[in-house]
Amino acid sequence: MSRQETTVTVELPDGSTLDVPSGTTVEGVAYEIGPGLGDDTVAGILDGDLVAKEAEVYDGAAVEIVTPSADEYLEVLRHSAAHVFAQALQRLHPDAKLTIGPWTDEGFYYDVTGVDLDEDDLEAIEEAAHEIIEEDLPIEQTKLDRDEAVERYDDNPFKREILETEAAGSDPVSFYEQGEFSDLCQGPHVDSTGEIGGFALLEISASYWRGDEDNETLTRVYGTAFRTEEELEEFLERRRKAAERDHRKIGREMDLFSVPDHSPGCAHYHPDGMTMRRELEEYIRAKNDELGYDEVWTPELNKAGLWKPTGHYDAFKEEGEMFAWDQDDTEYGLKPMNCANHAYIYGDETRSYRDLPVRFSEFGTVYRNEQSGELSGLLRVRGLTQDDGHAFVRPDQLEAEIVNTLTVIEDIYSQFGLEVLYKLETEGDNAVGSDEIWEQATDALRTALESQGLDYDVEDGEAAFYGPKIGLDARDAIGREWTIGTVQVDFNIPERLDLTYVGEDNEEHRPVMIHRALLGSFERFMGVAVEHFAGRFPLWLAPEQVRVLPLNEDVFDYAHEIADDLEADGFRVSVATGDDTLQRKIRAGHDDNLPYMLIVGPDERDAGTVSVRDRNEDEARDVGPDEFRAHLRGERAEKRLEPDFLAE
RNA sequence: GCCUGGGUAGCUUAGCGGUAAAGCGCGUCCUUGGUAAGGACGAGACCCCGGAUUCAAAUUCCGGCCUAGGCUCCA
Repeated sequence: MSRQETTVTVELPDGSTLDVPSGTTVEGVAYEIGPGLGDDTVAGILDGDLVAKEAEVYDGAAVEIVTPSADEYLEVLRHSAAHVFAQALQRLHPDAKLTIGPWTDEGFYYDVTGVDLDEDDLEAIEEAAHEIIEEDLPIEQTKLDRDEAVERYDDNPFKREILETEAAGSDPVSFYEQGEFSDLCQGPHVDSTGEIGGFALLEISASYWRGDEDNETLTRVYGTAFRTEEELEEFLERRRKAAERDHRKIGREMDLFSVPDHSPGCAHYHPDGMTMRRELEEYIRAKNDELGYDEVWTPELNKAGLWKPTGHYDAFKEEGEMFAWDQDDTEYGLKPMNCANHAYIYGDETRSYRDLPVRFSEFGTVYRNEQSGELSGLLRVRGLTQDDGHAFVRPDQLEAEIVNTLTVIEDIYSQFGLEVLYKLETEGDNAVGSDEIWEQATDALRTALESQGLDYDVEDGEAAFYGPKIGLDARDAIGREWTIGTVQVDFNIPERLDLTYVGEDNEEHRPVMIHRALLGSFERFMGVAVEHFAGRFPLWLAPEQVRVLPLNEDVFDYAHEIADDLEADGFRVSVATGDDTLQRKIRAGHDDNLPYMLIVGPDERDAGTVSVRDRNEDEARDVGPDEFRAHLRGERAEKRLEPDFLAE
């Protein structure tokens, strides 16, 4: 066959096809389409994979050309930025060994070793990187014979490993060069270091080679890059804003909770935080009532034997995640989950098919020995209280029960203005029970999701050990996604604990167990809510809802009258009787994120009004206390997200 | 759990071998105010906990605890 003569046919994004000689590169295809496009080509996408512009297309490939205006361009740019970082690093620290340096959603990182770096070093490296960008060095792909490449990385076992794994099939192997710097790399890259408009190093931390904790520890430097300096500034500004709403910072400032040294991973709720938690509890309790749950309470301290038949003991204890100890020759433990206790209550009497579904709810406090490095404010804790619930249903009731739960979840999340992301998590390595049972349970969840027309992602192997689950995620202010609620179908525990009900046929049957949590845990939900609202809570949740600001001592009595009146209606109100100017009191009220302030002076007292101010509006409005109170009742009852009296 | 930072007044931070600082907050007094910081004075610190070095340690070294960011885990 004559290679020169062969043509290959590729498909373009608009659906048309193009015939090009075999051996044509992505860039070549771009030039075929048009010289302008050819000049602009940065990289290509072949059947969905980002490749260098030098990559050869093949017959039948779907080809996309990546130009500076494409989304993928940013990924390419950041990949090049990683190289610029590496080059800068090696200029300052010639002994540094490179390992891998990919782009990420937010920028890039490069894992390095052979050099001691701390945050202070980043500044100098960043400066060197800016010089490299200034130098506008052309970035070029070069090919090196395999033997030569191996030799070049004589003293770098990491790169050699890459040569033997990722790059095992290629000879020669692909390098990219810019100035004096060269790195083993598949590409793609931008044409020149000068294309990087905005470059910043963000953080320094640690990682393991190949992400395996048994491997060598590497130093990871995070950075980011953008087309322009302005885009970088916007990004950095967004980051600063996100840090401003960190729930740990706001939690301290607003005196909501603390996680003190004496109880790592266990939150202490201060009065205002507990006020919020109580509001959440009452809200969920009402939802549970609507759904037909009966509230129970079960102890945190049990004999460890309780969790052996359910499989929890194996799943938690052996991982060191269960707090358990010997007491008088018997092993006791703190409960890691509530299911075993609820299953016990179910099994404590004979159940008829007429009784099902039997539903138990509990604000159940559980303890898990999470790794110390994992603890983080309220979002990852060792002691948590779940708004837990278990429904024991007949198989024919299963789907309807799941759908009911999903519906109420949608209501609840929208009440907070949170978007729900559904994840179907399937059987993992630690699963107990037969594949058939798992399939049946997974199908039930899938059917329920689809019957409601909900979009969901499938996460294989992420389920709990006893059954598949729907994870209900919310995204927080700094882009982290947290699993909050969950719905899980479990055929295993009923089997293992021999739970039964008496059917119409007078025979014993096996119920199915649904585990579900709506908010997940009060701890995590509080954390997410604080960040979501940035401390500016809706009226119903706000620890202090209204503050009356008297202009001077002459109107203290009137101020207290107004406050007492609202308090009689169950509102949380205070009076600012401190010796501060009005401006000062207003300033303090804003700092405290108060939904409403009522300013009263002699004028208001004489007119029998209050001057209403909220945390959003600059304009105040004088109004009779009754009218304001009536509005407040409505805002609270409907759980509206923002104070809207002045918006009316 | 691992790696690298960090732990100083209620909070945020400065100080980094020689008697412990500032801003905010708190208290008292002056000021009696009109819609986002009036003024003065004052109280408040076993400088995370042990140990070591030193005439002398908040400061240097070792160990521990906690914490931040990652990594690894993860209902």
